[in-house]
Amino acid sequence: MELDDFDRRLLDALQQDSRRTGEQLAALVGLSPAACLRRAQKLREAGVIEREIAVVSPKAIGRRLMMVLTVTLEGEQQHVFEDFERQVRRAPEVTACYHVTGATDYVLVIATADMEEYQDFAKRLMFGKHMKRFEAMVVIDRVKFDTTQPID
Amino acid sequence: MELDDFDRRLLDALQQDSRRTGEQLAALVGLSPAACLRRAQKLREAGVIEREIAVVSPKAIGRRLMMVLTVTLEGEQQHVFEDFERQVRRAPEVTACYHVTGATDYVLVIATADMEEYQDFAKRLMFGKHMKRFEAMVVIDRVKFDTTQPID
DNA sequence: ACTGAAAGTCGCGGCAC
DNA sequence: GTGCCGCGACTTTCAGT
Repeated sequence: MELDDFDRRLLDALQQDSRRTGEQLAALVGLSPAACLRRAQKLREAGVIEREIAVVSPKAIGRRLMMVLTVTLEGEQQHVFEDFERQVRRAPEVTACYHVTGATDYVLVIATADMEEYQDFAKRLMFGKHMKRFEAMVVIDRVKFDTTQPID
Repeated sequence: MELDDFDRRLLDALQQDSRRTGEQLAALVGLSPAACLRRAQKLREAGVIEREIAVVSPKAIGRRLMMVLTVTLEGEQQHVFEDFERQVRRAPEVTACYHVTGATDYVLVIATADMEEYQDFAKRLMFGKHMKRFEAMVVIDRVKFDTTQPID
């Protein structure tokens, strides 16, 4: 899909706040309310807007401890990676997970209530048969942040 | 703020799709549409719902290359970190940034069009005076993903 | 205090231009 | 692409538990 300047401004506006009304959008992008909403709808259908979601505060739902993990798996077999990814998708503690090249295989961001819950999680996912190595870093501050926080 | 089971189900539903109507929410959480919307509003005001946003496909806006960077800065002075964080917040390529403890200081996720744009970015942020070390990992796949993708 | 139902208001999604 | 209009969705009110 081809995007023009209006689309880009529209996306920018909706990315900050998807509840903005047609009128508010119109003021921001320089089109009529109707045009803005019509374009927004098109962007949804085209998959440019993947979805619209509520960002839930991890703290507010009792997840006060966030960590970034780097993970390296043993071997190169497809099924090892697939199994790991399946577990990651199921785990509500995981807010983000990237499969990467380089020194490590995966980078995860997780949010738990406390150290106990973290260790619980680590036991489940980080001490599997094919785990080669993993490193944990405690998050001091979210300078820019992830948004998907599964709740239990 | 105290959350009950209804709130949790509500958050779960809105986190997946913030455009669900009162009626749809009612069916999911087991309350009337009005009650659902009332609660949703309260959750916004209390900051449990931090914001509601559109998730834009990085690919669709021409950012086909994603990377995870680990960054270590020189020295421990406050202003060095502050300067770095200010730059990060300004940089549209950065979709997520965590300040962490441990071997490295920051973990960033960035999205660029291609290697050229990445190098451009790296020159701007990664070769500053106080940069001690940084490592880049190319993202193969987003297993679970970040959502804030600034557009230009 | 919070629910559920109904009235009131606002914003969205067609149609004409 | 803009402006109007009917309709659906949200908000507020109110009575009940």
